[in-house]
Amino acid sequence: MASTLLTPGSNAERSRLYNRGLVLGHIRREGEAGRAEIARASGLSTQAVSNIISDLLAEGWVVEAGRRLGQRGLPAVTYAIRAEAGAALGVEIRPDAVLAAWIDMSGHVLHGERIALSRARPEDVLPVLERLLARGQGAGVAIDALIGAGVVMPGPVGRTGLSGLATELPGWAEIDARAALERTLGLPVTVENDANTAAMAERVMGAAQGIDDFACLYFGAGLGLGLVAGGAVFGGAFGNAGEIGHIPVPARGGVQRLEDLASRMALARRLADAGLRTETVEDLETLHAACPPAYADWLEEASAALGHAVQILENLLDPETIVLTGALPPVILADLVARTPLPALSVANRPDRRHPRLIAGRVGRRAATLGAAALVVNTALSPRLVAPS
Amino acid sequence: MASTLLTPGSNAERSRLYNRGLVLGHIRREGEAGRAEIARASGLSTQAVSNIISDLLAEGWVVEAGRRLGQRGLPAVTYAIRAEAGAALGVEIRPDAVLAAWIDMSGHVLHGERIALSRARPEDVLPVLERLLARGQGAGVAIDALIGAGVVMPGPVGRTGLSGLATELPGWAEIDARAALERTLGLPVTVENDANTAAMAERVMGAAQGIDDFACLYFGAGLGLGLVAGGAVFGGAFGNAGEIGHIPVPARGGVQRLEDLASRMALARRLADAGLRTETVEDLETLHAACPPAYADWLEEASAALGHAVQILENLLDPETIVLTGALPPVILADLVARTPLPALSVANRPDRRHPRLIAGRVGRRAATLGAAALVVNTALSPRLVAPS
DNA sequence: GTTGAACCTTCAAGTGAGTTGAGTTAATCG
DNA sequence: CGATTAACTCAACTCACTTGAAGGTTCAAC
Repeated sequence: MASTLLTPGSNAERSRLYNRGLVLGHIRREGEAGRAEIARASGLSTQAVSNIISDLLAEGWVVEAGRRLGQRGLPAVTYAIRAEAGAALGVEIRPDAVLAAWIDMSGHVLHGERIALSRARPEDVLPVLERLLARGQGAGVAIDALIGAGVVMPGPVGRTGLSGLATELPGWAEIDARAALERTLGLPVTVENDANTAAMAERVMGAAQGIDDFACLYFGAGLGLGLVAGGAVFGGAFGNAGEIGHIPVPARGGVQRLEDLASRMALARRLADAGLRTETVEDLETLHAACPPAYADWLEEASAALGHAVQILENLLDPETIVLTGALPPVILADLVARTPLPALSVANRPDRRHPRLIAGRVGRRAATLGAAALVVNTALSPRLVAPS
Repeated sequence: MASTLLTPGSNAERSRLYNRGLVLGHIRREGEAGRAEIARASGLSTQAVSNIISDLLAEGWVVEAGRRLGQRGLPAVTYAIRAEAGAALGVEIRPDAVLAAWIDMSGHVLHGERIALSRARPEDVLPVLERLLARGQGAGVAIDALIGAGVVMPGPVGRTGLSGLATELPGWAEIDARAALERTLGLPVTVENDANTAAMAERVMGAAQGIDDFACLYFGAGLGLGLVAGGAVFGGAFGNAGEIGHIPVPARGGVQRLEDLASRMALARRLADAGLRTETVEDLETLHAACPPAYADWLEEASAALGHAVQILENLLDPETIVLTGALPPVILADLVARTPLPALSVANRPDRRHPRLIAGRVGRRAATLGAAALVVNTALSPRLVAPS
């Protein structure tokens, strides 16, 4: 479907774009790199890389970072991504609020905003976005530095822009969300689900830096799965991959949905059953320190369920690592990582691993919003032959 | 890892190669196509496509197929893949035998061979492959028409050629299998596992023709998963994706490995427990017609387990369809497809599907061997920017 | 039946990007 | 200090795609 609509044919111009992405991607991966080194890694001639670098320098995408001494021969001048070369906007649209974050090309957070909503219909949200843009500008984010925006919305979004699919936000299923957002923001927009953007956040500025193939379990309302393959988001055939919350796992002699066991809602329900009221993430954190029996039971049950999920993910996808991230306090994520049993029966159980099989995310609670921005940065600094759809 | 070793940089030569693949891929997908049509689909200029086609014609890769009348204007000359343009060899190395199949570029089977082995160490197998090549030639497959070979081996093969990993075939873990096979066969070799090649067989000449994103459940000794994403095999980070047999599924109040429920061995064991001896696939087929209680029980249990697998695959990967294939009689595959409950709680449960959610494969028992050859054809007729590793 | 619009295809000139090979500069090693 | 090694640059070259004009062929409208 997608391939017939795009124009994947290669010509000089697209080759150039692709090679630019290759150069930028290499520099980002390595932190800094010299021309000759990039040429060797990419298979391009040094001359070609040299030309590209001088363009990137002139356009302000990279800066001289230093010289590589210690070897024989003329010391290589190394280059690094210029953090201020551009900025990306991440927007998360929830039923009750719009969150926004601005980051620079190196993944540093420039600014954050939150505007409460009473309704989240398109006609309510779009004007709010304009206000957000203005606020960002007020906080010092140059509007012409913005190279794009990532938008997180709940519900199956689909890559096709087809309307008619059920969405949890009212009114959005009937319109072409991406086009409307692009018009309002005046920026190229990518729409993704929370788990996928969270994965990108971990890749660009969190625990999965430099990892090209991994899976990300995201604690939002339920439990989502973000898949990164070859350094890019993997969306499946229709862009709806990653609904891991729905899969059946064995529990207490029966079968339950994974997200009925391992999710913030599951925890909150467990605690409520025990008469413990938790409203905010802070409540969950405070209670974790005390660790009443209901909490301990949930940790037990959730980590057992996560163990099943890990076994499934590893055997199906063979990722380099699995990251636990999302709207749970870091202590709890770390606790879950520690408790989750790593199945012996797994292709991931090999001696020569570069990363632990399961790790805790590092971007914190705003993973989805930050990831929406990270998605844009990741795309800008990666080679791609076809335009994003 | 892989990306730093390959040379993904784009230049005129690689652009050409990529665009050739694009043209060939379009023609294969459509059956036949005209120059202008391909130009529109690929975003290339008609002139560029014209040049590529005339090269392909001169080299014998495509032939004139007809003219598209009925529209206004000069009728387009259409071209089709020339089946005899090349041939691919598929080899399956088992502990007790080597199977081989030759196919042409349109996926027609040219010839098949089977040579029994007493041992399957490299020094036993490699000479047998030379004999196979000779036999193929004797049966009319021109040796210089061969464009490559795909090889299926049991056990985690890994894409890296790293030795030291456990293999089910003795002696193969210690050597660089691909290099040894390339030396012996004198052909570019791709090594894959059975489930992935079976998926390719279904894509090139079976039930998944024209489908770019799907999953394939393969009944071999156990149960394997072949993943096709964007028209190519998806191997995961380390090339070992697809070990679905190991995942836990709920069954009879407990947890069991999927392949202890849904696999040929599971069926054979069930029947053996009931005093029914089954040695060959034919036995299984005969017995299916009679359908004794043990058989019915297994069908029940296996399809329930497959239902779980379907739910997991759909929610995790959102494929266009799932194909059931492998070394079970077609009747049984069809029966399993019919019995397997399709979970309502799935992102795949959408109204606008182009394909059924679960379908039976069509390449039959030799799926893995044929798929090894199909892998080569698929690669030759698809655009790719980086060389296969 | 004639005219014209629509469409495919080719020719020839032009452009952009990567490659090649020689030459320059600057560290390190002996 | 000179030889060696390595990064980098200059200029000429090549390759593949694009552009624009021209030539053909079919269908449809008048």
